[in-house]
Amino acid sequence: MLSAKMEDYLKAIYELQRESDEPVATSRIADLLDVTAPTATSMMESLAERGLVEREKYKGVRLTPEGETVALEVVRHHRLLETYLTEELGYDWAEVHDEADRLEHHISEEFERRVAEMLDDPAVDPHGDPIPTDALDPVDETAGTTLVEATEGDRLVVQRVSDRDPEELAYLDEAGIVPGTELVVEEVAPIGVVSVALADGEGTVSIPDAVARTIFVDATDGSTGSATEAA
Amino acid sequence: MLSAKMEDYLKAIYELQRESDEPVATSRIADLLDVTAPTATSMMESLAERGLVEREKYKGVRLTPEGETVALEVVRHHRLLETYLTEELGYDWAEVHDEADRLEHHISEEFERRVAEMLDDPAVDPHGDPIPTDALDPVDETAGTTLVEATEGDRLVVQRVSDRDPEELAYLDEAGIVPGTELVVEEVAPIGVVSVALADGEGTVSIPDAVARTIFVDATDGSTGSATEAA
DNA sequence: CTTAAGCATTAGATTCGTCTAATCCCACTC
DNA sequence: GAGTGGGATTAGACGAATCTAATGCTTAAG
Ligand SMILES: [Mn+2]
Ligand SMILES: [Mn+2]
Ligand SMILES: [Mn+2]
Ligand SMILES: [Mn+2]
Repeated sequence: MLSAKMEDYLKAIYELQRESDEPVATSRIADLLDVTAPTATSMMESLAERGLVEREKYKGVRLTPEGETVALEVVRHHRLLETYLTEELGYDWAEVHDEADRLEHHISEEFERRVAEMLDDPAVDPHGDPIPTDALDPVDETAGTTLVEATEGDRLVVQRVSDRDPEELAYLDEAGIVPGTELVVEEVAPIGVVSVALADGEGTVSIPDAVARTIFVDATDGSTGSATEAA
Repeated sequence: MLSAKMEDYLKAIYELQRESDEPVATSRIADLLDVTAPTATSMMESLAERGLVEREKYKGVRLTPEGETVALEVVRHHRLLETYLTEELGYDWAEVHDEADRLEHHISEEFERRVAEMLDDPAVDPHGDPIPTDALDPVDETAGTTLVEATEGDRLVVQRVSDRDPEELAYLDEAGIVPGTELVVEEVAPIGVVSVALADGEGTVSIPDAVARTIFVDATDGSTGSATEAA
């Protein structure tokens, strides 16, 4: 019923929407999907006509409940596929995003069901992203804080990292920073870099803000707790 | 580079081409893909322009070597996927065709490689269809004879059945007729039905010509050998 | 209150895959 | 060697998704 393209736009809006409460601007969508602004505008008109987004001209769009359901379905496919490719087909977690990004639009509900079953209904994907349930209930995508918001001395556990950039993922993997890794914040330098020590004694890693912003962390027991406050 | 649609047309031509040496008629392609004749004509023009088919107006088309390579790649994807879905995801062999028919256009070469490896480079899919090798060497799709060409008393082994019709597959499965099944031809009725007895004593099955034409068989040792002669 | 910069939208065009309606070939029948 | 029936092609149009170029809002600065 919906084209793969429309699904892509809805997923993009879903992802942008979790960055703030503002309506999502046309240009952000165009950027993310690598199309021109007029293209995004005209797609927003179609989506609005179908009741999948609410649109205020010159302001931006927001997913309607129906639009969010479609987005959640696509996101569920994406994250289940990433998990499946990693667990069952031996993909590296850095490689799975593009494959999942194509297949997410073409698998059947039957395929989704069987994969979920084989993986025993996983709650998170290899990057720590939460997998929407079969019922497509809204998911809290903003749980936790990001590493840029941490302060020196914080003891943290990595919860999730962005799955977008394979190079970044490969680097983090190499450095030993994956969901579940415990680390201590050594320095938050004012020039835009955060240095963390791996809790298992594997050394120190310096992470630029742009990357730190995509790493979600939780305080471990015994922390100051500052990591749970917003910046 | 090539659209999924173009791949579909090339695969369709590949499949029709193995039914005879004649060029493939536009109307056959249109029928198979469920489009109108002008649509098929115009796609044939595009494919000819790209050097993927050789076209003689009002006669039909034939795959060029390049076109055949593309078709073989798609067919390899299709049959590997069918095998994978059956072996690893627990699909029934009657259900896999449609899923494979969509995914075949969207998996990466990496996915293909990993699936082939996991399955240990299978030579045939669940329906007995030969899987083209990684090198995409031409495959003999017409090996063996079909059940309509059999004569009474022939002892045969089922080699392959068409994967197109899930109902037919479910029926044959139910009846115990799968690749590897041994059977004896009891009667070839002039009204267009073939009756066969299952060699393992599981009774007799009557198969209409239309279906028998899609079941490929080989003679077992001790047969009259007539099944290996063309009709 | 005015203006200009910076987004966003409108206008108009293109490509792909598809359709219906009209026309055209070709091969077979007489 | 016509004539005709049936399949194939041409003609013309359309929706989806995209682009470039032109125009239009909004807003923040003055
Ligand atoms: Mn996608
Ligand atoms: Mn992910
Ligand atoms: Mn297909
Ligand atoms: Mn098959």
